[in-house]
Amino acid sequence: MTFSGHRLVQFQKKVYDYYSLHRRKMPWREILSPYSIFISEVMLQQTQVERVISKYKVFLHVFPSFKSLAAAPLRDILSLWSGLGYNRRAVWLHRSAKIIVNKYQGKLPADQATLQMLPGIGPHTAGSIIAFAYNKPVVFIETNIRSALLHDFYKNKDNVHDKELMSLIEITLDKDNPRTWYWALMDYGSYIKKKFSNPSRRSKHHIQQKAFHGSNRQLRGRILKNLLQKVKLTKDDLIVLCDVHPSKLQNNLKDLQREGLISRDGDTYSIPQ
DNA sequence: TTCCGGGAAC
DNA sequence: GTTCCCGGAA
Repeated sequence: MTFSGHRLVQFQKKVYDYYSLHRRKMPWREILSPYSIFISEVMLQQTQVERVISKYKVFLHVFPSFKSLAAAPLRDILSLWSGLGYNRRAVWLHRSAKIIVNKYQGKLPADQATLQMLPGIGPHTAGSIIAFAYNKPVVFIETNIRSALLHDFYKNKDNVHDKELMSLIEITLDKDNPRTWYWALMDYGSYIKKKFSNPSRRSKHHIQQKAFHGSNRQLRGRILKNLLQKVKLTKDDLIVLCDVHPSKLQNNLKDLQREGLISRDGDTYSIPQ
């Protein structure tokens, strides 16, 4: 699909007009250090802004640098992560901090391809970090951007592929002010999602979440929560505390261990380091 | 009580 | 293609 230059310019104006009146204030828009941007973008993966804000503030206060984060016990990081969900991200974040300290002298690399080699950093997050921390005109997509473009350029289309949207992002990007442009575009997209039925449902990549109740995700969260409270627990303790069948618990303990979220010592489990 | 939303790794 | 969380809304 192609669009006229006029249409693209109109869209830019619309987005900037919206932003000048309704820009959202967020703590990670106040401190623009590579570290603080990095933390915020990882927290914002699969997690809504409202839920991230308070966690972000505490996290940055306790761990103000890659160095302090790299040196921290995983237990402390997971404690602050509690409530954000997808705890694997905290493990990957810890590993990334160690790599940045040991391999890059504590200085976050400023190019997208290198960032993507870090655990837990994929193309979207790498792009957003480069745009917001370094104000470089990279092309990236995330849910608010997707919603904005689907609403304005693909009104009655279903199954729109990100590839198509990426080229639109590239030609609408304000290359002189990428950071401000992406802030504006994301604020506009967030508004569109609230005002209309989420346009991202018409994305080819939209997926419907399976039930949480009774899921492994729920059980994993319970296991971690209990281990964070009690230092260490046996499998029998966990069967009672998590109210779960032994075989299901066993499978999840094995997975959590493989992913580095818990460790086993004889018949007791704990948070590593 | 169920539904909903959001990136990366495997 | 499938698996990771959590809490607010419906």
